[in-house]
Amino acid sequence: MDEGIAIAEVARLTGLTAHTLRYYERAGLMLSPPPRGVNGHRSYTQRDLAWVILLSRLRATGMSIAGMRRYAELAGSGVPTVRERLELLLAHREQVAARVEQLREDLTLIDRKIETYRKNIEENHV
Amino acid sequence: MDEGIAIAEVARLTGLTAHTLRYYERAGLMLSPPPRGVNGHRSYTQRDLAWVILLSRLRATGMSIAGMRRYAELAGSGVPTVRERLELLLAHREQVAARVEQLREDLTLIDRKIETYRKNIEENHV
DNA sequence: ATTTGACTTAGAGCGCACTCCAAGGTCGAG
DNA sequence: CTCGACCTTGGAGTGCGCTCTAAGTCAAAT
Repeated sequence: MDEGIAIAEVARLTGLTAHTLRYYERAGLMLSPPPRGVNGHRSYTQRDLAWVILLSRLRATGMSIAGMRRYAELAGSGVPTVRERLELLLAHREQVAARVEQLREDLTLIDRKIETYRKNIEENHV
Repeated sequence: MDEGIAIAEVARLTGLTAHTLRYYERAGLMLSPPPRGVNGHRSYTQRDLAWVILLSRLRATGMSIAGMRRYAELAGSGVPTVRERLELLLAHREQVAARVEQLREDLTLIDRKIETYRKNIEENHV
């Protein structure tokens, strides 16, 4: 049942490209390199897939490659680093929350601008 | 009363650097190049400042330099382009809104991860 | 038997948005 | 009169995160 997931499938499931997946691996973002099939092809486990999905979400929220590498190194060192990982995620969480807040503010500014354009057009149509 | 704003002051007020302000100007993002003082120094008007602030918000929400240039070109062409500008801003607004939504989802995922770490730590302390 | 297509590698290249450099001009304070 | 602060320019350099190339392997399909 579980004979590993091909790189193209992982790409499809995560929205990353196969190129990017290899790059992440080289960059030290995997907990361990995915196992290889007989032909030398990567054969991702479910755990690998879950990890890559998490990586993709951290990346999407603006964590740098270096930040993810740090996180991966901690996660690869097992239980003793749980507290550090927690702190890393908490710090990141705050950054993301701040960014969301900033974007919401900027959004209302854009909406005001849109509103003035709407009024402007209306006037010119009277 | 109004003798123009120095580039360093505009930088301070917008959070951009003087380097970036010159770069934006070269990149064609200004409605018109800011006037120069007797010594050849840029002397931004209030209108320039307001425009740069808007640029900084568009940039902060992910609009590319090319997108801002397009917007600046339209805005520099006066009234006839109001509708196009409106459409450009509406499209951008949707992108930003979508990104906020995505970030909020990712945030809850991060929060779940944080929660599992918290539980994990608690267990190891019993 | 050959062709197709997915995969492998090391390493080069790219696009974006800055960011800085070198060399020089202008100004007011000490 | 010199110093230091601030500005000017064209152009080069940087950092990030991919993104792609070239050359090769292998398995299945025609």
